[in-house]
Amino acid sequence: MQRSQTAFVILGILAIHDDQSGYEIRKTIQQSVGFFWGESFGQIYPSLKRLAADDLIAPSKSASQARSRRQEYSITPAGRSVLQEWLAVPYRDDPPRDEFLLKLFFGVEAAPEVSVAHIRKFQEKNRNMLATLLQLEPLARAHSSHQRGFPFWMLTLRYGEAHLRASLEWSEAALAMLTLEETQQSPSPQAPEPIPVSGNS
Amino acid sequence: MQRSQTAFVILGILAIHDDQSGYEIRKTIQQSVGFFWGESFGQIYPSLKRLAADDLIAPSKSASQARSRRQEYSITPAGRSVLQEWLAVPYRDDPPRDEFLLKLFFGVEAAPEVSVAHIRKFQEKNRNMLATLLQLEPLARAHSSHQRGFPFWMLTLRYGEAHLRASLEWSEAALAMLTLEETQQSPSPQAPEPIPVSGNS
DNA sequence: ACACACATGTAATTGGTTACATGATTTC
DNA sequence: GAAATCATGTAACCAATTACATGTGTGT
Repeated sequence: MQRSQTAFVILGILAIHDDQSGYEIRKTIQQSVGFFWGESFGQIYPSLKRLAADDLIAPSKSASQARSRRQEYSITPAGRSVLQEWLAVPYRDDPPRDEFLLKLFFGVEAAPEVSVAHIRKFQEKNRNMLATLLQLEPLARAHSSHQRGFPFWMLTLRYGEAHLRASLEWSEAALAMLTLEETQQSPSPQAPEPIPVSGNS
Repeated sequence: MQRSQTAFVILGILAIHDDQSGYEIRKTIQQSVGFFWGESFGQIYPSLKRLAADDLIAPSKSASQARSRRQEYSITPAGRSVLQEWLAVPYRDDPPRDEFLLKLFFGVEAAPEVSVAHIRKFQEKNRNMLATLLQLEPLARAHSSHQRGFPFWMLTLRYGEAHLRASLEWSEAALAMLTLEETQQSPSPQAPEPIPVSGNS
């Protein structure tokens, strides 16, 4: 019974807040776990059908009674227990693939501006994300600090913040290093260590 | 001419060091970009064939002359320019999917030990990776500080270090929070803020 | 009337993993 | 001669994205 990860996200989202349509579920995903998880419609709608067929979710407020043709779903007891089973299983960390780091690693093969441009894009992306996250935090607190899941949501939020900050600090240093190297074409007479190392015995 | 990312990793690796077989290329990938990139044989060998057919790499030291049936390849001028083109294109960041954070986000749906166990696994994984990285650094320095790509390699290394450290610090705080909550079933009279927030106006 | 957001779905493609199959070379 | 590692490859499968197709409700 190999279920796709999409199925579990849907179950999780419906466990937090029942009676959502596919469209709404996607929006909720974007607004809650958006910065570390994404789902497309092409994945959500078929998953909803499958989950409903397996009785892990059930259609509520059908299209006939509600406005338009939207179909809302809620999680069933069976769905909840499947979600809990999945939660208890150790997470699998798939081998990461970071194209940014890959291009940077091969940076010497390109003109220096290329890598600088990549890092600047990276830096800006991270700045924006951090800004969004910091804005989001007080809102989340005001809006849902009373909900049972709140401490866990904050945990993921802090995780994001910590990594965003780490990325930004690293970006500064990286840019400083690359732009410095650009200027000094020939190394000065006494520069034994090109990059300072911490924790070097 | 939609080429898979695998093709570019191979080109990049061969650009750094020529005359490697598929088997060796994979090992090199693991040892150099391993902590942010992975490739499987099922992907490498077909890619090698395609790249050779497109004259971006060329077979060298064929099986007949060298020992066994291994086939080494080296990058062609055309291959190098394709690599450079790719490097100049802005990296695409695919929406991240982090199962660890996802399970943590839904943590309230499971027993408290479940999330604690996830974080501990995460913590240990990051500790090990940091240890490996810190060991690797002086070796890399001694072995290849003279190579042109070295500064870029160090950049990715530092990136890894920064994020690993951020993860470990976060883990400590997260575990402290969760294990504390486990103990104090009912909140003490004056505990207005469940989690301390930085940058809170 | 028009545009925009809401809303659901399918088909084609792809990038990639996993498992399987096979055999050579080295080392003990 | 057994085991481990080196070495190459293929077939089956799958999760997921993208693009496409279609239609409704709301606001201006």
